[in-house]
Amino acid sequence: MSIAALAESLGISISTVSRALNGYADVSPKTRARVEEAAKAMGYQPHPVAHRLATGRTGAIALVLSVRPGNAPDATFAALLSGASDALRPQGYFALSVALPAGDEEMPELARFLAGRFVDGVILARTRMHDPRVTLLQEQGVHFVTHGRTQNTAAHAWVDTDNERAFYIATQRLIGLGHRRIAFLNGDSSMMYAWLRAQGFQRALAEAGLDAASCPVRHGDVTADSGDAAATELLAAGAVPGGPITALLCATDAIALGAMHAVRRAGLVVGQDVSVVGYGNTDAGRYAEPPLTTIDHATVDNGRHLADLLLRKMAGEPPQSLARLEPVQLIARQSDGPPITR
Amino acid sequence: MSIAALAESLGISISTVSRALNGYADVSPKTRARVEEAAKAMGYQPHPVAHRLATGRTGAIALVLSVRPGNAPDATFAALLSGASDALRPQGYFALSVALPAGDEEMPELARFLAGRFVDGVILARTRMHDPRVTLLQEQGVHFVTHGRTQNTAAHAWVDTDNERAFYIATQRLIGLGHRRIAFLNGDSSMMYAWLRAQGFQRALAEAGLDAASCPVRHGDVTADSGDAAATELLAAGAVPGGPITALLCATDAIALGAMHAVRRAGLVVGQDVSVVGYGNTDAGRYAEPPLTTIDHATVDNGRHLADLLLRKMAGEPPQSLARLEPVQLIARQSDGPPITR
DNA sequence: TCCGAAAACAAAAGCGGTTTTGTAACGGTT
DNA sequence: AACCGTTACAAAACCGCTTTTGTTTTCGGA
Repeated sequence: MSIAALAESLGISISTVSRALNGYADVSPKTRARVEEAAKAMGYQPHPVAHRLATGRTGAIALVLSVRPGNAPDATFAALLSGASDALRPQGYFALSVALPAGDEEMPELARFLAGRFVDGVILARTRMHDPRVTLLQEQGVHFVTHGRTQNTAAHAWVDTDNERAFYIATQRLIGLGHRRIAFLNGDSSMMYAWLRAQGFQRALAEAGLDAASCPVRHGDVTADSGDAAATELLAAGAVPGGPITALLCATDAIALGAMHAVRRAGLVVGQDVSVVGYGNTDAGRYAEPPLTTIDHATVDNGRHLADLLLRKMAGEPPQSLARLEPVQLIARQSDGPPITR
Repeated sequence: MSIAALAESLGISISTVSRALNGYADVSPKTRARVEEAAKAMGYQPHPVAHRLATGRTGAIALVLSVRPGNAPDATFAALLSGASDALRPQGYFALSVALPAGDEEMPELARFLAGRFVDGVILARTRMHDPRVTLLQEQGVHFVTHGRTQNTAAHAWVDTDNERAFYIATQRLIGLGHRRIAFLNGDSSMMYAWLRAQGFQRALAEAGLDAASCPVRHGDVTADSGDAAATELLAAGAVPGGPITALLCATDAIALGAMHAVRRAGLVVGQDVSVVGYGNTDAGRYAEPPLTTIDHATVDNGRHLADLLLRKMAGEPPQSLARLEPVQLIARQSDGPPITR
């Protein structure tokens, strides 16, 4: 069912049909009604690909993320996709997502994806401090919003959780409980969020006058295995000057689960001998034993806001005005408490 | 940079350029070389949308899943996407994913997505016993593969983990440990996998001559909260005839985490008073206390195989021959053991 | 030398829309 | 009655490729 067939069956020209259906002015009311009725009766729908070729618009955006081949991306991204979909659906847009292979092929694949013109705009998840993907998006003139800031020079639209504040308040809480030797099990050091979290951690330490040497930052994967390994090392005697570590602040709940495991393996009690704090407020943390003190951030809402800003970017707003810092909230449970001298 | 510009700069016709670049026979070697060189020098790339209009092919497939608005899909789907991407990349295809809103708008949205012609084929995740999405895909003549079987009458391509066997062997294990009153915390009863798992559970019970009344099946969400609630109810005195439940078999690790929590809250010890077994082999289960006995299934591989079958379907193979049952493996840890009489 | 087949390229039609430009009819003014 | 500005539609250009069909050139064989 093409527009040509519809026009012919009505005995009018293709252009009039197109203009009638697209709400242009110079079509008489009777003709417009006749066209609309016939279109509905014959089940006419403009061919989307032809429409895209003519207009240049696709009606979709993409959430792009990088994944190590053979691995599964973390759950955050699924929440972002869900939120973005919810926000875009009323506007008639689809939110798609695509997984790029982390590593050497990442940039060529991103370029290939953009060249494919599948979408009108892009949401880029998990930014790195200097992110070549951002540079590429800017060079190509693609509309995009990042989840997480970057240190790329040219301004771009972004949504970010308040990582600095999250770890500032978490650290403050531990200090307030009396901890003086706190280790921070951070994520990959190339990630922007990891840097911001370290900033928050260190600001709280500095304000309390704590010795940075006794409060080390370790970088690693955001997995339970990585948390286990790092915690095991940090709990060993003499790992930091001044006595044993009494608190483990973790960049994700998964790391925290691993850290809790390491604490138990060392024969210590989580929340008494060693406090553990996570980030992300996952079910796994909530149902851990003891339940994990963590930081909540509304991931699905993040996705929604990313979509909102992207729509505004596509509508022509300058990127400078498109930025949004999302609130975080500490959820106190039983995995932390005052340190016990041991 | 269009093909017209390239042709003009070479002084030859558009059609010859097209045929030269697409490997047709009736182009002289010299001309072909000249065209290829110029194309590279000028950075010519065929406009993908025009290409799609002319050929009808998009070079992408979609993983479609249903998500309750405001919620995040579970992690399985992320692994499927990653696996499918890995398998499709070498073939030049992109794996996209799209989230449909579960509920009334689901079918219209699926129809709208298909009408949008974004992709050449579809992977449908989390099938239901009678799945209207499958019916729609068949009606529209779309190439697709499902993750999970269905009871839809017309045959279709599918990949599924061996759910029946998974819960058959898990149940056998519990029976072998001496359990006689085992509850199964299953997923939503409309889901195909939930039905298959119940089959496996009940086959093992029947073979051991166990009383089905003492081994109830509960249906619910695949969340920790749901597991907690169901387990709490089942652990109450008199919940089943013949004495208290001694084992909780769970449809997911998340349910199992909730169940373990309920066991502890009841003042009982997981793995001694009450055994708990999960499914999915997640990090959260591995790092739970005690570590969770569970069933492993290679989700990323599932994604890879879904992509393989979809490519074969798109190449014209009949759906009847495209089916694959994936192996499962029981991972024994410390959350289960012989029942203690109490 | 002429014919016919094969080789190499060009022209044109097709994919299916949108948007710009062109034109006929109509009503109102002077 | 001639003129002008609207109104309502049609024609044509355009988006940028693929593929079918048509035409010219070349070369071998009779």
